[in-house]
Amino acid sequence: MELRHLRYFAAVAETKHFGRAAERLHIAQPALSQAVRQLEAELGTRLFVRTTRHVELTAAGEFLRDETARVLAAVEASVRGVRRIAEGRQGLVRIAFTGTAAYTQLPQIARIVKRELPGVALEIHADLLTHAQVSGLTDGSLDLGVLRPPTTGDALTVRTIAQEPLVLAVPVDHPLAQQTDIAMADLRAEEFILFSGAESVVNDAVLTSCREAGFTPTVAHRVAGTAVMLPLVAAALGVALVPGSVRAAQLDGVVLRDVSDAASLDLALAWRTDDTDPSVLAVLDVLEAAGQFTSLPERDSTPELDEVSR
Amino acid sequence: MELRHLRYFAAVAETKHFGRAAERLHIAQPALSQAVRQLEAELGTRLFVRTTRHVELTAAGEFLRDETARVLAAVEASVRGVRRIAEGRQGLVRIAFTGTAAYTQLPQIARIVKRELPGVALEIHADLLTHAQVSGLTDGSLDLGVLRPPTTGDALTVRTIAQEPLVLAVPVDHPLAQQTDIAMADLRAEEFILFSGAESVVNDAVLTSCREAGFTPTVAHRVAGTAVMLPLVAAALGVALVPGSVRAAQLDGVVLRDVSDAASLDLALAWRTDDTDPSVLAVLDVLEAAGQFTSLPERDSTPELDEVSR
DNA sequence: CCTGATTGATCACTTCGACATATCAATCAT
DNA sequence: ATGATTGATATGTCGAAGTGATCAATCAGG
Repeated sequence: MELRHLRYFAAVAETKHFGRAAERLHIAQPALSQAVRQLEAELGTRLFVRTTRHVELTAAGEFLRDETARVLAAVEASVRGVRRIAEGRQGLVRIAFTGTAAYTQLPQIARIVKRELPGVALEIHADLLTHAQVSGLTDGSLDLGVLRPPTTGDALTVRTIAQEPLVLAVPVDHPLAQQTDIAMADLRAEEFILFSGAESVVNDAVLTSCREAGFTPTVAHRVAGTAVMLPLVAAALGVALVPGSVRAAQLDGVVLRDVSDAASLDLALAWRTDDTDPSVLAVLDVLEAAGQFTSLPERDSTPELDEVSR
Repeated sequence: MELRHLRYFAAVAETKHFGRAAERLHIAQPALSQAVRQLEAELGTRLFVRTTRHVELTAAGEFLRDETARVLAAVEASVRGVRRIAEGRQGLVRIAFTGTAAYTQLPQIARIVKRELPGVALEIHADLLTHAQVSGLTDGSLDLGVLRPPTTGDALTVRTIAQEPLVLAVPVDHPLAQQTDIAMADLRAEEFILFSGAESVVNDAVLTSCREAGFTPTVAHRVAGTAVMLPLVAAALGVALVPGSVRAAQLDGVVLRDVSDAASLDLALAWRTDDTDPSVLAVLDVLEAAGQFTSLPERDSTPELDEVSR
């Protein structure tokens, strides 16, 4: 038995007329009669009572008509589902964010994906350091990463999506909280709160900025992430240079000030260069279309059909 | 797309090995590769990631694997359902009973059908007179009828399934309630309760019995059915001759007595001779196998009955 | 690094069956 | 009666499903 038999049967069952059913199926009437007879032979029972003037369903035929409608609908739904997945309009994308990017990039990206690809679910891993994201992308446990370049290797494609200057976080009652036109040199005497961990790109930028301003910062504390860092600043245990995106998550007792000659940090989106997951590609497409990748070079959209059939 | 494609795909999805899958499908491996590629082309996406050493499902493939399992299972279930119906093991049979047959024949028949054909539902029409059953059978609103012959025409097949003598129903305080060896002649002076309606086979038998005993019964009342008749007897409004099967439904205040020379009534099963409904045929089969039709193949061995009825 | 084994893809060929055309047989309306 | 309608039947054709042989790649093991 083939779907052909079911489709033909369904047409006859609905029209109760071999000629018209054949017409609708774009085949000749004898072919239809033959196919129905095959189906009846395989099932071992008549499905129609035919007189030359009238076609009627048997009890078995009525049962099969309902079942066939269900089966054919299920097949069509399956095809649609596969197509949806193939076009990337449905699926799961696992995306990670570095600490502060969660405040600014995550809402933007999530909103765009939700609007353009409502069938794509995002599995969000917040507050993952760059090196953790790189290993996650490499071993396949992540699909996208919002991280801080540079990263090594060409297995991953990395595109800058934002630049943010380092800004100064000081307690409200700190003298610098009132000062305008702050420069790095003004921070020479401050005690700094830095990120712990050797591989922090933010730390590197902070230390570089200080060195270029001609001093080495005094370290008061080392903390694991921004979420811990700002409360310490609020407690007046020191000052900190943090990515500008923390402005999106203000904290009482902390004032953020621009620093004229502080370094800037890149925020980039990274993915496996050879990733073929349609929903990942679709997410990249809609993000690009939404102008998230100002500096992103042209990418081909979804794979072509002949590429598949090759 | 055909079921062939889905079956082939399912085999590859399960084995993750084109060679093994082809073997299981009893086809050569190139044919399988070709069919899967057709399916992929129609769906517009890859379903498998093939390396020469390993086969893996894509996201779309995993989705389709589940859908395919459902579809193929549904198809198989449909085939089984059709076969069940075709064998008569599932369906609806509309069966009617004359008044008193409902007491004795209905439980027997219902029990046998329930045991042998649990998938066949009986739609029971109780207390239908013979002529109503004949018209119901003829116009297709009934499938089987338990009725009292004779019936006319050869569109219906009629087979006797029981014989029951007329028995006398008298009030408990009636003199005949104590008497043994009652004969028809003893009823000459009684007032009778008869069935109303000209076409009552029971009435015909009662009147015939009376005539043969040499009297015409005095009619006290005419009622529509046994359910009304016996209460009237209990109320001492008269006596009645009723089919013996009413013994199965005793009523307080009514005594049933044998009458030595009263006529006997046939109870028969009737159905459309050209009925092809499998569940009806199956019910007939199990009833015959259960010995319900003991007296019917003897039609030839009792030719005198035919001559009498002629 | 070879080398043989394994595995899926490709190619050329065959065969079977799905379908078309022509026709027939039965039924119905007039 | 007669023409129209409708499904079944007869016969031929072409496409595609399948086969066998072969190729290309990957991997294990010395």
